[in-house]
Amino acid sequence: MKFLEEVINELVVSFKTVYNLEVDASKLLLSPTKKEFEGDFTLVIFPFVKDLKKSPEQIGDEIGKQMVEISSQVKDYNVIKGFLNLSLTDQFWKDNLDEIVGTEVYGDLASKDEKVMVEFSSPNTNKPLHLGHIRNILLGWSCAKILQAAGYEVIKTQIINDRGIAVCKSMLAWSLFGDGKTPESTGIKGDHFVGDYYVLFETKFQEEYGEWQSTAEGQTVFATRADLDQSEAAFFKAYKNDYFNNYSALGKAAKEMLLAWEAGDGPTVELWKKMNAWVYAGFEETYDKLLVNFDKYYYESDTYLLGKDAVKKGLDLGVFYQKEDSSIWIDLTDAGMDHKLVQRRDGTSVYMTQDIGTAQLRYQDFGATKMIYTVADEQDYHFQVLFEIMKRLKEPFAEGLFHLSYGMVDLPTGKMKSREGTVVDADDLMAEVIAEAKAASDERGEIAEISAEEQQETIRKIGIAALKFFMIKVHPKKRMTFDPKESVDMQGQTGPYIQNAYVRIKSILRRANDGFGDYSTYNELEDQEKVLLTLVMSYPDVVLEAANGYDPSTIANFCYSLAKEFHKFYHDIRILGAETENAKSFRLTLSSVVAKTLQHGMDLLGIEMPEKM
RNA sequence: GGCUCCGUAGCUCAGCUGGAUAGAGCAACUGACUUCUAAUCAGUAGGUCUCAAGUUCGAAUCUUGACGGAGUCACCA
Repeated sequence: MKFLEEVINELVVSFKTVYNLEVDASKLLLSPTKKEFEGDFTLVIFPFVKDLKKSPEQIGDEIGKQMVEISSQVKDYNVIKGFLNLSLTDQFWKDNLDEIVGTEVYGDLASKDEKVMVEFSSPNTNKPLHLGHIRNILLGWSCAKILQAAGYEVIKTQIINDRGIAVCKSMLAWSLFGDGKTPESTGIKGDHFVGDYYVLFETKFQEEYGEWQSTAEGQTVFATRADLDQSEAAFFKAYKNDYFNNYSALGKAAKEMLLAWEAGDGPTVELWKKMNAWVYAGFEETYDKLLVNFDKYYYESDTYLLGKDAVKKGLDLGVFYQKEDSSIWIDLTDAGMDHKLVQRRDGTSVYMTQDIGTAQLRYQDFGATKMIYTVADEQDYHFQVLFEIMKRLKEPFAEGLFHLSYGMVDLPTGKMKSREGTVVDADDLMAEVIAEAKAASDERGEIAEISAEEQQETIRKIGIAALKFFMIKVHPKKRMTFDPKESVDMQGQTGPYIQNAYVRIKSILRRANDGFGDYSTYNELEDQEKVLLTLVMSYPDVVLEAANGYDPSTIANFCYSLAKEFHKFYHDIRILGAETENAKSFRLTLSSVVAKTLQHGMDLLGIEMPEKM
């Protein structure tokens, strides 16, 4: 960490002076000394044994002695086996605390003058947001915040899948069975309203399909198409798509609607716009509750034809090749992947082509040299291929592409399936978790001296924090199980636990309006003070690590450690009742810095801090 | 079958740029609220870090191979 730069430089000098050995500063890793041992920071000596041909104990002793002599920050040392433990002076700690206090926004790193685009959420317009989206949104949002703190200029975006046969299904169902109802007239949130018609379409279609199966036509199809040993039920289950495409009246109507939409038919486009507006209003409401927003929206209705130019460019570059049937492909076998189609023989785009075109469009729009795609891990291969194609097309942003891939959220019963009605709705979940917070709060009695409104607001913050922290504390790549029946915890390794540490500090600071004085003569710092300060000092490194690894869980785990350490500190050491005014000032300052760091870290996770709880 | 990801305490997870005796939370048990508010703290118990081999002074961490789980390998998105 940067606070140790000086010490590390002195170590370099010491190795040079004592052994005439050139050591690279980056090789000298100082880690906080384990609690069982004396000292503040530890250098592992073993790596130097080979070069110096001396025992680790001897090297440790000689370097330690030299450090005490030349460094104004090292006051003592001890060597245990191959570990050199350095004890630093009180001044070192106080200087660093001063520096942190003097930093404008502690945790924000130097500006990088580089743009990065982060895509997340990216829903379909025919279904409300669910549990899976919540993980996606929290990860993407947090990643954007972290990159911003790390100095990038961030553009948050999503691409909305607002076209295709699925969208036409809900449009058709509403036209046929909607009776002119609207979200306003029914009081149903827009995205749920439209989603209901998507479900209704499926229901009506199933009815139609069921009836058809016993008709002469259905039976003939079964008799001629089914495998010998296939039961009627199994056959019809597998045949559903074919039925939709070849026999269904509803299917025919939906496909006609899609054609009409693609042709720009007036009434169809009007209906599409009207229903989309309902959905978007619903989405915005959910985003607001989750406290997230976007800088730029892309719509598939605008981008689904993109990528044609890229295909041409690829052909010219010799990156793509054309088959005799005139379909266009890329050969990625030398990169360990397969051949991949980029344009159908009828000249239309596929998903891959669309993504190529969209990436190029985004680069034109914003000039971002990094693009982060927050998409579930089932699409790992797709993005591997996409990024390889971009490299071969020599796109200027190709090296900055990253797939923020995350594991699915499972229920105890397995995968969420909309058809089986096991989807956990985002709005319901948030309401539930806030109710949990309310129950927990009621159990512990009223929060003193705040209005009912503030109380409600606090409970909201606590509930949402519990949910968000729960989802974001585990590494993105890990698949997670979510049991909606088990209430989200409010105690232990949770969001509210961290909020509580913050609230405790705030409460002390409110009482101590006089206490922010001088601590320059405070000496003999407590170990717990040093441990706490060391954690705070490591925070900028944690932000950097999270940004480099696109991993918000790093921040979450740091916040938990810091809160835990503070809770312990709070319990063991008097702050307002400190032995001296200097000690009190030091502890108040330290606490305020902990609060600022917690707030900054939790903000990177999209979690708000209450002032009281 | 090929490729990718995951496998650490009963459960949920940290730790993984190799370093000292592998850490938390939940659940169980015990103790601490007239205190800077206990959504807290302290303690007990719980581990062949899936297995095997290799590299190394040193491996949960790196390499290889097995085993188990998930995903993917569409002219779907």
